[in-house]
Amino acid sequence: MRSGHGLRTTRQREIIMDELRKSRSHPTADEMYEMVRRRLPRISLGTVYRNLEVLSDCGMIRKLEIGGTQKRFDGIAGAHYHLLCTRCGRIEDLPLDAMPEISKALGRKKIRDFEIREHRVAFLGLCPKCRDGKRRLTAVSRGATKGGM
Amino acid sequence: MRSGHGLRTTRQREIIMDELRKSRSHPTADEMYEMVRRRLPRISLGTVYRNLEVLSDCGMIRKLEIGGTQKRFDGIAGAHYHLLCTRCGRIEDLPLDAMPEISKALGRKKIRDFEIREHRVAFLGLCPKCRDGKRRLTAVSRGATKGGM
DNA sequence: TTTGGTGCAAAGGCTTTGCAGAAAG
DNA sequence: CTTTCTGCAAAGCCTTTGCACCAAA
Repeated sequence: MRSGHGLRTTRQREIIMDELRKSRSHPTADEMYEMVRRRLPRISLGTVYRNLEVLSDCGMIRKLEIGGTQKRFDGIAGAHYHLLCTRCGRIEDLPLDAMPEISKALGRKKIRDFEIREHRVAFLGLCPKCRDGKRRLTAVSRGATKGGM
Repeated sequence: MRSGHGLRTTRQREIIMDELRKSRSHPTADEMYEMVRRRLPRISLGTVYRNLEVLSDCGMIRKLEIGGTQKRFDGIAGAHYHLLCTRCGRIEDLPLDAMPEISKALGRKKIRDFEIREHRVAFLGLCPKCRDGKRRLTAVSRGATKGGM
């Protein structure tokens, strides 16, 4: 693990990072708990929450507040945008270079005297499956369309 | 109030809409409760929550999940972007036409086979006050920098 | 009169925390 | 040995809900 954060390398932390990096689905804390528990049956939910918090505080993962009640986590390396299905709640990543003209246009340093450090973009719509009417309702979808930013 | 929604015009609803429209600060549900209570002392917090929910469901207001634990509400008419101070939690609106080249670039109909209905943009940084070191910590700031999308 | 809304209080869901013991450095 | 982390369980915070009464249409 990275040094200079005062963070120790624990088995719990390593596995949480590893599972999050492997995941393509931006899991919630309790989804993380289930994933990690398969490899570390005695881990507690509190430990999962604490680690997700610490890791996002030091920038090693990202905490998302897009679409829904629960927070989601993203094991990303660099900046990217999100693509969210408002019906099933699925979230996909969009690398910045998928749309260079946009990240360029948005990369301004100052707006209304605010010093801009970061910008975020999300696209909302229907994924192919949901568009074709194959409604795939999961736990994820509760409130999926209800949030904004 | 608008017809066709099955919504009745109640004094509570009217005042909630009115206070939210007047507000420039994207209040939380309990901030709304305090505001409305000055005009309608017997209103209950539950009623405020129920109305904010219903009104955002039918598109008359917008529910925000930017920056922090609590949801915030926006009495806006049309689409716009947000400008968030990561230090004090202040949120400002940015009309789309403040940056036409951006909304144009982002207005694509299809990405990765998703049918795009909407896009959202937020800029994060420091507002003038916070940049100048006049740290203005409010209840709002708890977790202000911790969320993403 | 009918149906949706309100106030109140209790219940719920997700997240955070206090504590004592375990583990990393 | 010291400091951080963990598991467990309790507490916390924000939000939702059941119910009986009230009010809009």
